[in-house]
Amino acid sequence: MGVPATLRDFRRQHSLSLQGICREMFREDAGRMQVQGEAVAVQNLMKILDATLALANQKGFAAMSLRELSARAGLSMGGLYAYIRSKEDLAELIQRHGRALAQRVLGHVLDGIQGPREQLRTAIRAHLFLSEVLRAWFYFSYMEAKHLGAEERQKAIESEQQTEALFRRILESGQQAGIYRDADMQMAASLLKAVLQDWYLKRGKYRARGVDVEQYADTVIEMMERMLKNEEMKQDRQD
Amino acid sequence: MGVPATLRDFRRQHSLSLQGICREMFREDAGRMQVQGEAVAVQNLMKILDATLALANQKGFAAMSLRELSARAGLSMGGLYAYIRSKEDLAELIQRHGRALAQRVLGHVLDGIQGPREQLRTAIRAHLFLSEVLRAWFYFSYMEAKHLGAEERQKAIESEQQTEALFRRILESGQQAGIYRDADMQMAASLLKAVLQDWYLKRGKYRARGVDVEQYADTVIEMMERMLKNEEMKQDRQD
DNA sequence: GTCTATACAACGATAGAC
DNA sequence: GTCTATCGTTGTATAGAC
Repeated sequence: MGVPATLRDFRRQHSLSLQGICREMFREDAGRMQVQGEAVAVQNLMKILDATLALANQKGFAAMSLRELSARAGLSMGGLYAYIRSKEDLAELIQRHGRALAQRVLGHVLDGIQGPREQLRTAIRAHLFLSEVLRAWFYFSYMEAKHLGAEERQKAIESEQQTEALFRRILESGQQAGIYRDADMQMAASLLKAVLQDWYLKRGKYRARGVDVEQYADTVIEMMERMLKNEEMKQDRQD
Repeated sequence: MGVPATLRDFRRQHSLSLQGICREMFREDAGRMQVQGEAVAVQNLMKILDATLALANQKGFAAMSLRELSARAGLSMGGLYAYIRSKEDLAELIQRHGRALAQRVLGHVLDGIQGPREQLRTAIRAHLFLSEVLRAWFYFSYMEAKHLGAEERQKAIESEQQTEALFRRILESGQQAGIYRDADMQMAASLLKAVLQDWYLKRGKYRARGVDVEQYADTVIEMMERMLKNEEMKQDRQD
């Protein structure tokens, strides 16, 4: 396992295409749709999701009307409602599938990776690459979390906490191994999470400066290693 | 000048009360209001802003109706419209005055502070203390920036860039003084900004863990100093 | 499976009474 | 200076034609 060195390889390895996401969406949530044929359903779901993410991320989900959405997706209002139960339902659909996808990738990214230092590098790169490929999904999930019902909102919070806990555990194991200094690793994981989120929240800023995701990953990794470096003992190189 | 050691003193020194903000709002923007008397206007503006920030930060500005808002503020729809020209106008009012206030405080916080190390500490504490006191304003400005018109949106972006540039210049001067290592200070300032924003975006998380703003400030300062420490030369202590 | 046509509630905004 | 009453528009959602 692990994470490829470049975004290009990461994208290939995980094949996170919109089509793939929509196919799974149809197979899993066919119950709430009035359309039977998979081929046509997936095609339309792609258009709907594409339009939703574009409009919602530009003007906000609440400010986006379903008339606007259906026009942009190339469907009528009636046609749109063959795929969703309500507007709220649409937001929930996006959040749920985006979350599931992220958890699936991040959950296995450390398989076979030995040593806290390499694990940290791998997890950081995986998170950044994932949010780069699925930028619109991540941005939507962050900005529109308040429109979720109580139940789905709770799951979104838990997912956030799991990601942070993943980083915290890596840092703690590095601490026990003597690689990292004595520090509050809960806090260190929170700071790390904040800079990881900045990548998809402000990607336009970084792009305007010519910073790509691989440079950003290197910067974040260096930040964490310098911040947590154990100065007391000589370290064996592990990478 | 400088920044007091505790949030308590910071709050007193700058007197950032809602009443003060509303008084200035009335004096500066009386043109767009149909009410003449300052005393009653300030009272009602306080109720309107209080209700707007509470509702918008809970469910989103676009999802908040003016009926809901007027009810919560204890005014009728007609009464509400004596203070605003439109819903969009209300968002713009909040963003503009919040921004002006933040710039005024941050713009002079370094006056009389000598040395990059102490300047960095001061600026970090000022930013965190300010966002702690005006949390609702900062959160609103961040989450609802997309609802602004093109003109005000541009000013919001410039304000962001100015803040980041303030930190970048401090770091660069520290670099020239040999206190900080050779590093991309534009990037370092961006990372710093991301963790500063995390404080008001996720304050609930930190509060649940019992982390207060002063602890958070110490953590962020330590992060920056360790991350940028110059290992090549012996450093004179400056603080 | 998708469309047109329509229901009806809620919205932002305003006029005029007090 | 604030209220009640009401305007026209737009919103989400659905029924029935094709």
